[in-house]
Amino acid sequence: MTRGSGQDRATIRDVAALAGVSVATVSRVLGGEYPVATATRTKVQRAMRELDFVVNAHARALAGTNTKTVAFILDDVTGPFHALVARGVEDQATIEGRLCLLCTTHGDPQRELDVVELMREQHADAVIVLGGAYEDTEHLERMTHFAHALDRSGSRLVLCGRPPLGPDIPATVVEYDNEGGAYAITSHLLSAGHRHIVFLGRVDKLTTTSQRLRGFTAAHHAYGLQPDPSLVFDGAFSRASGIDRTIKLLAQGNPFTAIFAATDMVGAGVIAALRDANIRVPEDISLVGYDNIPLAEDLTPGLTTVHVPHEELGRTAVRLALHRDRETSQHVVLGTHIQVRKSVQPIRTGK
Amino acid sequence: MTRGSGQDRATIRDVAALAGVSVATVSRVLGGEYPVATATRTKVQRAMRELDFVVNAHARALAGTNTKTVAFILDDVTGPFHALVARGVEDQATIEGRLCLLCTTHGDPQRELDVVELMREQHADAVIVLGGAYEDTEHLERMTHFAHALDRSGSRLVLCGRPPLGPDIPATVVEYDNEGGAYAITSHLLSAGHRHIVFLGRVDKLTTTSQRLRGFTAAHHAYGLQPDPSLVFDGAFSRASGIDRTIKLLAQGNPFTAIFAATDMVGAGVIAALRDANIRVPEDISLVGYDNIPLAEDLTPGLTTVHVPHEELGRTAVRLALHRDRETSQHVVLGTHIQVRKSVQPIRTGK
DNA sequence: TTGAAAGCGCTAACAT
DNA sequence: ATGTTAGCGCTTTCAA
Repeated sequence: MTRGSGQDRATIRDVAALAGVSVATVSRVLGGEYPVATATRTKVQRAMRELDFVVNAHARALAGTNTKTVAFILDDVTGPFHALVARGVEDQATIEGRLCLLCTTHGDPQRELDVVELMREQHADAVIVLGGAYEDTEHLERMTHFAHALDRSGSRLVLCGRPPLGPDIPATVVEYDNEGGAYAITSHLLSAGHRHIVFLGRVDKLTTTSQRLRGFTAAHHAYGLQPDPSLVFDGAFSRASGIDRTIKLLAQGNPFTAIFAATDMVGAGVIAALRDANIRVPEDISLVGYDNIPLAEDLTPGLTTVHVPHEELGRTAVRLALHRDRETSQHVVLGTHIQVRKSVQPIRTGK
Repeated sequence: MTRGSGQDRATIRDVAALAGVSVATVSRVLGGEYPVATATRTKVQRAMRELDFVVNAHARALAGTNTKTVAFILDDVTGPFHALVARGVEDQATIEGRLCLLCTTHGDPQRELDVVELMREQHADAVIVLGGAYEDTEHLERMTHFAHALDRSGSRLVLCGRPPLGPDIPATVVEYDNEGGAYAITSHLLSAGHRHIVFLGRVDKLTTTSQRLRGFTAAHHAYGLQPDPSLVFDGAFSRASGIDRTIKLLAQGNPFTAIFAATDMVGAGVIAALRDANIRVPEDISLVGYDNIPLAEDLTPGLTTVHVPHEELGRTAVRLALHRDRETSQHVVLGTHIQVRKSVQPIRTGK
């Protein structure tokens, strides 16, 4: 026996031979749609079991039309936000009888494009891209190209958590009310009397931040206020960045009473850095996050944040994409809402 | 134009025609291994670009031998432990030029079996199963069957974070020193003077707990002690379970000074429940966890726990499986070590 | 209800 | 260096 090179897979032909029927018949019992005499079906199934037969998904995909797979592209499985959406995608895909192809970009726009291209080869029934989009014309153009290419080949591009590419682009879009959530939680801070609020975000070309910053700004306007530009900090969406920016913020010395961390992960870093600096939350400084990942509950104090319907985002993405015929809309915006915990305290006069 | 049914994919034949060469030549430039005249290659590549050609991975898999995919089966992407290992798998798979097929079992042993079977259809180069195994004879037998079946068809079963199936079973095994970690951290507690230590685990047929419990017990023995059976609690590996068991534990009234939470997630629940009960960690009760997930650092107090090399576990799994020829061993055990934080305090006499 | 046969898009001999 | 051709394992007309 030549080592490792065992080509032992039973094929449909082996099954047909053993069962004494034609390959077409075997294919029919495999498909299950076409009528086959009960006796024949039994014979075939016994033969399949006997040979430990397993269909070849590739042969099937090649001969048939769809592949029963859904491709999913995200930054990093390790990010709680993405993991939660991934669970929604995976669960719904399972319900729909699909397997999940998973690919990671580590936040690299170029890799995102490469990966979509890679997924095209796989002929997945849908290609779901998760997370904020890069506000870059070329990137957008290339995505648009993919949307058309996928559409032409019977697949579907799904934008999950990012805005549509344009009015006539064949793509499914599942967003959440990102700006609305930011507006709401900023108002929450404002109504508690806070007037000097720090925004710790990622002031780069990412739709996620743009929208959150827009909500932040709009809420200020609603109160007849302007956000203080010296209080808007750039940084990554990570705990480490939260720590780092907080240290810088403290060193800068500008007065503030509350911090809006653009994500809960950033918020976790802020809490850690504040604790190191012996600053109490919420007694000295109020803090809010965004995303409502499970960690928010375990922080001390519990983090007041914006809840995003993660799993529903994922589930909706695959459901919409897979049922383009019977779904009325291919663009939905899911709601967000504040989750109040313990990290915010009203400003007290005379403190 | 018939809606949605556009069959527009350019094939290798279209490219060949446009470039004025044979399909074999196109296939060769696609593969990149075989010598092709530079001029020809250029012509072909231009044609490919012009037609927006993308290879069909299924046709390729059918005609060629390997599929350039790795299958990965885990409980739940949302669990930090699993997510971290998943990142290792995904990263290494990318390095090795493989795509990842992802499937979730939600802790259901039957589904695990079903999913492996499903992955067989995909002809992945490796099928990686993550997490503790169910100590059930039939389950083991069926896994063994899969190991052989995958091996016969040129694929490979990889057990990641679970013990080998047996001496002559063709499977790759990547474990971590589970018992050793439990032994070490229990000793840590013991050496701090704790003599009544609660074990909050999952006393069911899962290798992960068995091993941790074994290390817990062995450490006691090393101190000439016996673990108190009334202090060993059963429960799930979740935050909720940690809360629940802690409440029961407190109600039971048996004295104890420390808690060994079988996972950090359980530990997070313990901390929450203890805080609700106005019991301080570590002043009143010491606590340790297991896994060293990122959350451990964000808990208050920081959780002393056992570090598991998550990502390396994942990376090693795909590396070993993909290079069975050049890898010397197909069974490795990665080390674990204690990560000390703030949740343990020595027993003080006279307190 | 079943069978025969023509591909699906590609790779890999085997020729040239 | 390039072309011809025979499959890979399956689905799906078209006949019977």
